[in-house]
Formats: sequence, C-alpha cells, structure tokens
Amino acid sequence: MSPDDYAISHHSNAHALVHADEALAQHLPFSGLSDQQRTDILDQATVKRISLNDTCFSEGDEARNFYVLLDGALKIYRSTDDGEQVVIIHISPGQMFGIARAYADDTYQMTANAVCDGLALSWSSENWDRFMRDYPEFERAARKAIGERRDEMSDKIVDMATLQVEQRIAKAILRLTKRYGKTVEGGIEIGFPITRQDISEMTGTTLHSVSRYMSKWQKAGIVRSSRRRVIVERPEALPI
Amino acid sequence: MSPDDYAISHHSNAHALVHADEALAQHLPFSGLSDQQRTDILDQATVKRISLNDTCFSEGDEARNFYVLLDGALKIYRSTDDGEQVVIIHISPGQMFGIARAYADDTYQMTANAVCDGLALSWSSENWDRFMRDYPEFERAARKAIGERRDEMSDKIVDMATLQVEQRIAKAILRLTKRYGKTVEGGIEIGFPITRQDISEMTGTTLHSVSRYMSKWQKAGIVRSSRRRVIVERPEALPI
DNA sequence: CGCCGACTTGATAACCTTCAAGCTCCGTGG
DNA sequence: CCACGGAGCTTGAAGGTTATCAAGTCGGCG
Repeated sequence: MSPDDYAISHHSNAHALVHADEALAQHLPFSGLSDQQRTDILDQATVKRISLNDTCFSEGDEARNFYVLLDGALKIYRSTDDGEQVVIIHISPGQMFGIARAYADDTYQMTANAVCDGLALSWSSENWDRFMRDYPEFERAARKAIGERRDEMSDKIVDMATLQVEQRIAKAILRLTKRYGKTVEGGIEIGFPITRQDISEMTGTTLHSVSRYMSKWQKAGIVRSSRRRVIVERPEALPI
Repeated sequence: MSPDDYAISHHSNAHALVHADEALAQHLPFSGLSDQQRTDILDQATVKRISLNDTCFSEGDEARNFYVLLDGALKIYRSTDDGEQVVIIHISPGQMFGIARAYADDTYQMTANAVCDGLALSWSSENWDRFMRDYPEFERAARKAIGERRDEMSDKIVDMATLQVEQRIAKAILRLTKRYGKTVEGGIEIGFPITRQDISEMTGTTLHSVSRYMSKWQKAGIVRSSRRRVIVERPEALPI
C-alpha cells in the first residue's frame, strides 16, 4: 500500500541514485545551491520509489514528511462524505508536495496518489524551518510551489464558475497534455494511464459526460482514445 | 477610486490610530511580538482608510504593498475575458492580503475590492523578506494566511464539483454569516451590503437562481432579505 | 417625480445527470 | 486454453436542474 523507503546512509549513495535522474539539475529546489548545500540536503533525503496507486499520504495524516517529485505524476484530491473524490491539483516532476509546514499545518489536508510509477525525495518535516532558513533557493522553490498551487486552484474555480462541462473537460485534457504530454505518432499522449472517471473527478462532472464528449471529439478527429489512454491529435481544435 | 494613504511619521501617531482598534491585540501578526518589535513594524506601516467599492489592487498590478485588514471586508476576485467576475475568497479583519511576495510573485494575481468601509495597514513589499526573517510571529501569520486561502479555495472547488446550486448558495450564505455575521433581532445578518449578483459571483451561478432560492427560503421562514441585506433566521434549516 | 439599480417571477429551452443496457478488453483461474 | 468476471467504456432515453429570455415590481436618490 505505502511505498518502500530507502534511507540513504552514504551521500555517495544518494548522489548515485539521484544523478541517475538527469533532470535533477534543472529542478528548482536544487538548481541554485552550492555543491556543499546540495550534498547536505541530499544526505538527509530519503528516496521513495513510488508505484502506480501508491498513496504518499492521506487527508488527516500527521505531516511527517515533505517531498520533491523527481519522476512520475501524482493527483492531490479531497474526499467528500459520500466517498466521492475531487481532484484539486496534479504534481509533476520538480515540484514540491506534502509541504504542510509551509501552511502552518500539522496534518495533510489532502490525499496524494500516484497515477503512475515514479520517484521522489523526502525529508522529515522537522527539517522544514531549517531548510527554509539555510537554503534560499529551496525557500524560493517553496514559494513558487504554493504560488503554482494557488494558480491552479483559482483557475479551476474560474473554470467551474464560468465554463460548461464540454469546455472544462477540453481544458483539463489540454492542460494534462501540456504538463504530462509525450509526443507519439499523430499527436500528444497524456503520459500516464487515465480513465474517464479520473477526468470527471478533475472537472466536477460524470464519467458519462466525459465519455460522450470524447466520443464526439474522436469522430471529429480531434482526439484518439482507448482504455486508459488519451491522445490529442489536434489540440487547437478542442473547444477552448 | 483608490483609497487615500496616510503615511505615519511618528509612531505615537500610528499607535494612536491603531490602538483605537481594540481588536488589534488579538490579531495574529501582532499578538506574539515584543513591544519593541510591534513599534518597529507599526513605524513602517501606512494606514489605509478603505471605502466601499475601493479597489486596493488589481489583477496584474505590480505588487508594491502587502496589507493586514484591521476592519471591514474585502472580496478577492478574478475577471474573465468577457468581463465576468469570479469571487475566489473573502478577507476579514486580522487577515493579511496582497502578499504576492509569499508566492514569489511580482504582480497581484487577483483584484481586491472593499465590500464595506474599513481600515488596513500596509507596508512596502520591499519589507517582506526582512519581516519574514525578523518577526517570527509575522512569518507564522503569513503561513496561516496562505493556509486559510488554500482551505477556502479547495472548499470552493469541492462544493462546485459536488453540490447543486441551491446547496452552494446556502453554504456561501452560511459561511458569510459565520465570518461577517452581526446578531440582530430574529437572526444573524451578513455584516455588509450584498446583492444577489454578488452571491452568484461567489457560487458560479446566476442572480436569478440566487433570487429564486432566497425567495423560497424566505417563504419557509429561514431567511429574511431585502435590498442588499440578508438576515438568516434559522441557519440550521438551510439545505446543508 | 422619474430614473436606475436591485429584485422577482413566469415561461422556455438547453444542458447535463441519471438510469439502463450492453459492449470490449484484459487478466485470471479452472 | 478457454471461460469467466470485472473494470472501463459507450450510448440511448428520460427527466431534473439551471440558465436564459422576458416582463414587471420595488424602492431609494437626485
């Protein structure tokens, strides 16, 4: 259920694992740090291998750790009393998540769920204040993270308040191809398995409506989709 | 259009103005500070008198100042391409707002508009990093502020994704009475003038729907409302 | 007094959910 | 290997919710 933790005792170890991910250098939390600082930070990191459907943390859990996603994708959602899930944001590589401390929270307010296999670094929340104080670039990355969340959430509020279901679905799919898109022959594919139900939980509608509109777009040659896969062939043709 | 600024040259001045508001002592940004620190902070503050409909800042403006609301109420909204307003959150006394720096932004992402007369303190954004470093309680207040915003926004997303219009309106009104309610004979009144249109902009619906449901509730003896006024008589009878 | 903003209310129709049924694909166990 | 079962997907029909269109009322202010 919960992903395995691999505590890093030797920083050579951490570096080996982490340098394997060539994207690390570009990831903001690490990009502006000195080699010494980076070493310090990685020494205290735990590498988490994340598998599809893993829950990194759940709404209400004590906020023991904060994370940086290195690879993969997560959905962050809240559950309603009657078991419905409402997806609030997604996390992509390079983003911090589980940063309850940045909000003065002791517990996580949402649930984080892996939508594909991935890799993350994690630190004990006890480190938060010290990291913020000692590593300016890390602190800046935290500000950027909460700004990105706010933007993504306020976009969603505006969309739900003003757009019809078809446009909301179109926008959600477009956004996913931009953030997680992989170029394939004849289009851009969302880079992880995603169901009609998943999309409905992102847009506040039903899986039936998602299915209907995607069928319509498929007939129009705008998207191509099958079981858990979505390929956008003509992004510009999606209804806004 | 824009509220007048009253620069404070003598801290005796600032203290006089500010101690007049007996609530200040409870306001988090100031509650945990030493007298010396509070004096330092107030010395650098500008007191802004805010009048109904004043715009403190607009979406896209350079983020020159950050604020603490002492009295009154603000709506924070975004405008769509076709001129619609979508209210994202409200601000009540004691809350920080305009804290773009906390999100690593150079510009304001939303517009802040006074829904009644009020009073605020403001500081130049240049002070932000120093305040965060030197005044732990102020920093804690900032974390709390962004946490409250996130909660309010994610609540709104969940509501819009799962509730019908009637319930969303009921919830919005209930929330307003809790945050801005004034006890009057026979109920709790929302403490500032508010139109059906305002409520529709908070809930992603039309003024017509708001009017219809409020008429229905009025007939049922749950609310009493007139031009720009809303009094809730039986909060527990509102449909969730 | 007259205007204008705020509010109300009916009628109509569009949009979307709900209900229902059936299909396809894939993995699994006999 | 094949049958079965279930998850994911599709599509029609029906009905409810909500927006839109259209009038018209109310009340305060210049």
